[in-house]
Amino acid sequence: MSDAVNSSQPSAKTPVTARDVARNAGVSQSTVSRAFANSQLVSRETRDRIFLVAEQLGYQVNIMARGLSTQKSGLIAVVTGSTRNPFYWDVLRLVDERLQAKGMHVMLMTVKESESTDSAVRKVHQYRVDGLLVLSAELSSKAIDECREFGLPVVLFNRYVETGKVSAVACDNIVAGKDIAQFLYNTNHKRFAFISGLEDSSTNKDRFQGYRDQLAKLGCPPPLVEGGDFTYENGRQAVKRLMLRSERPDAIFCANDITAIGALDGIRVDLGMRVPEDVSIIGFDDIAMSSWSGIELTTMRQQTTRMVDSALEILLRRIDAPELKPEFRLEPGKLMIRRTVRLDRQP
Amino acid sequence: MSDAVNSSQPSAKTPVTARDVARNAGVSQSTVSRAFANSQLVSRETRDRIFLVAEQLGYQVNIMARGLSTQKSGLIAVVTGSTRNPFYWDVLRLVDERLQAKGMHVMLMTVKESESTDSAVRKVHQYRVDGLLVLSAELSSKAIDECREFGLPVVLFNRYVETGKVSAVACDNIVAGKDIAQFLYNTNHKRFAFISGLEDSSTNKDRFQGYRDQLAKLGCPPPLVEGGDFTYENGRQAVKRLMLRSERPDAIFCANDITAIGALDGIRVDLGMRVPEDVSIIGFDDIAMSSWSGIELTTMRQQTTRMVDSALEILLRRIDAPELKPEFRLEPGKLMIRRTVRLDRQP
DNA sequence: TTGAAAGCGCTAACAC
DNA sequence: GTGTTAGCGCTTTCAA
Repeated sequence: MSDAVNSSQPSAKTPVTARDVARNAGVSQSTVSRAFANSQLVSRETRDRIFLVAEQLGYQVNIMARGLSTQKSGLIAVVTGSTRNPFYWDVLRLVDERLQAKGMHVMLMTVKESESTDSAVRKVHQYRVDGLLVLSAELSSKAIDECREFGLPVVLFNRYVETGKVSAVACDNIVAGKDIAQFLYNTNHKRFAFISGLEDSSTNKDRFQGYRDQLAKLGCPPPLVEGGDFTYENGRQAVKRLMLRSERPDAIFCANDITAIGALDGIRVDLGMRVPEDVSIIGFDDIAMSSWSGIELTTMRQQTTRMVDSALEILLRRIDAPELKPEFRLEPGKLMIRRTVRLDRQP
Repeated sequence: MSDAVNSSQPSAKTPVTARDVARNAGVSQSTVSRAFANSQLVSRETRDRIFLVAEQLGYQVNIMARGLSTQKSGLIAVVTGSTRNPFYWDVLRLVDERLQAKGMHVMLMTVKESESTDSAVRKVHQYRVDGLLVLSAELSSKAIDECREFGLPVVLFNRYVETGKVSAVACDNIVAGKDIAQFLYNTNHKRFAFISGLEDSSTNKDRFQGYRDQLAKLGCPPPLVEGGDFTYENGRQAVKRLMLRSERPDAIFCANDITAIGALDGIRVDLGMRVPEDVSIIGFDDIAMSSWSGIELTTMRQQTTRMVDSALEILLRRIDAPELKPEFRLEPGKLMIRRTVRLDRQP
């Protein structure tokens, strides 16, 4: 129709196809296809010629067309809740980086907590994404069934469901909670508290369970509990209630760093007390700001790299072999000792 | 081959197509297609029957196939640099939210600063994305040409190129810089400084230019300048250098909030001085943490919602009408007065 | 209002 | 090694 393909300077808006390349290179379209699929079935010279022509024409494989044939889109949907926790921002970038290295891409899918993830699953399935990674969001049982129905591999990241129907990777929150209890005990703290994140999230439950159980095992009184979500404001308010109780704690474990920083501010700014002199604070995540000099938060680091690599490994393996049973993997946390936990003996 | 489509309970892995639906609904495949395209050319009853069958079968339109026909993917690529600034996390979520409301989706594309955005453009073009939104990343002239060549609409967000070859939306950084200078002047500050972000980013240059020009206009001495990127550590170190100078400033404008918070900590923690008593600090962005009680940073808010809506409006309009000339839009900032700028008279 | 048929740009047998 | 051909699952004339 148009002969723009022959013009030397690129002109706008000419969708150039493999057939165009084939014509200009004097080969068949399938040979072009082979060349771009890195097939061994193309001679060195042909390949070179094809690539040359392709470059001139500005040809790029059309992945939608390829996907239609191969039934693979090269897309991984990442569905995430509307968290403001920068931890998940880091995770997302890492996921994208790793996927790009494999020639795949991330389709983002944020869901408001109000709406269910069910519609999200349908939407991403329309794109025939190869897999689903769920970050900081719940996936209803129904949604999970639907994924299986669609033959869509799923991995939950830092959230899991009890049923074991779906793969998941998480920080070993129970052990981490125990380690925190033990650490606080070893540093001679006596009265423990916990500022809770979202009550029914698996992360929150496990962190608390490990903490409480280890405390019990050590013969300590059960921790005081306040709070109810993962926000800054939650930490700031909860800590005030905690410090006004008669059995005022001398060590507070916060369900995540943002909350811990809120607690820090509540104590210092609102209460005019000192950390760690008056009370020790420990967080969870180790987001970038936790190591800032104004904060220096002692916290349990989630090893993002290991977690992401595990999650992707499971997901990609399942894409190749959809029949595999769900897999569940825990990665250890890592205690980052900074300045918000008193390390010396009790005064 | 398999008759799983007729089983009442969903069994795994049966890719169900419009043809399946058609067969079960006793219509032709094109009628199914019309029904799902919300065409008026389908009778009420037929449509209902089709939807019913589709629901039973778990049919979902295959967007890759549709895209192959329509030459539209419903995908917007968001390419972003590897910033840790949570501001862009907020922007990204908002973009996704707005796009989802329009039935479109975000394909993420983070680029390391090391590699050029050129390859990014090629990658996303393989998916025949409908448009490109560039957040916090540069786009080389060559990459921009390539987009035009591909007929791929682009909007830059908070970065622009001088040539005017490409659409952009940004905060009105120059005016914002001026407003900050004026505000600091009005509150009786005398010796001004600027902690710089990335030297050659348009945001940084404009913010500084507005600041410096307004200061000059007011007859103030030119601001001292330190720093060179948008990080926390930059602010923390730069402020120390600044405060050790003989002409110690009493007001410091930081190129963004993260840097301002670094400066805050540098002053308070490292230098043992007070804000705003010893020096006033003002930031730019108004990220969530700036309003935290431990920080209470006075800052210039970027009106994310307006900016995102503008950017998307421009982008989507250009998708429908690719011939439109590049458009350039500035949205005003909004001064958030909190507690890091001294408001009273000089002591 | 519906159906038949021709593509969209690619992959993957299959033949040579 | 390379070409031919038949799809992949949709949209979209064109007829009826």
